[in-house]
Amino acid sequence: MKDFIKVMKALSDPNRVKIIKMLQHKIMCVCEMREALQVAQPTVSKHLKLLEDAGLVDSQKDGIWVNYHLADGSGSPYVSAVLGNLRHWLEDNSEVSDLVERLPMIRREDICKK
Amino acid sequence: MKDFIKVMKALSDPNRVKIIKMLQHKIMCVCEMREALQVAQPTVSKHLKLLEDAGLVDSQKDGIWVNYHLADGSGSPYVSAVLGNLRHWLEDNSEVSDLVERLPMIRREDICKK
DNA sequence: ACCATATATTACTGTTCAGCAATATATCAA
DNA sequence: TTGATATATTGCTGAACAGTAATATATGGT
Repeated sequence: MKDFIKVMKALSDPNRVKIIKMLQHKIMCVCEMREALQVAQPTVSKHLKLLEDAGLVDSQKDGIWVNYHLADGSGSPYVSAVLGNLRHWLEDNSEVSDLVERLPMIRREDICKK
Repeated sequence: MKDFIKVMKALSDPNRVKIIKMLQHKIMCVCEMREALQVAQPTVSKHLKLLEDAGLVDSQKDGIWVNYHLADGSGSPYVSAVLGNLRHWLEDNSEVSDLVERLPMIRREDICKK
């Protein structure tokens, strides 16, 4: 029950759902998501912690950066089902599609290292 | 997006999930759920309002009682998918199975009308 | 070693929410 | 109409949570 609730809670916030939808298109670091979502960096880190605790995303350190990607969901039926559904869900949502369209412009080489 | 968040939020509480699981077995009134969940009546009513707003349950007045049942989900892909999955999800959860086993003993004729 | 940068953590604030008691509304029976 | 019962609504309290600024940690370059 707790695992299920954790997944539902993780998906109960628009910015976290947007993170999932962005990660469907590319692996991203925190500062790229910060730029995409236009929120403070700690806010992004907190969301990512929650998503990772729920098993929805995984992270991988790469030097200075931490690359986040969608989890494979093999550990949880809830995660795999929901991530599967979210492949098509919200594709026609304007907030999401606007975000996804801007994704190619958001590259860590341009945003960070200023 | 809003509709999706609403459904996820509705499923982010253990008592609301339990209500869904109970309604898979029988149509229930508020006082039956109150007895099953062991919480105050206004608490149940609030949960049900949330679930109904999310499109997960429907209600039907029957004299003094209000009968709640699972929605058919035809209005929302999120609702239909989640209600479908919840048919098998959490079946082996002890909190849920204990509750479901007690369901036949919880009849409005015995509980209410005192 | 020192500095710059990316991320995580902490401490705080305002908002949301689960719970309850009290009250209001609605229905049925006498 | 009066009373009893079922449900909904309101007002409250404490906990959880999204957001931020400030700080801590970690890594790479000079």
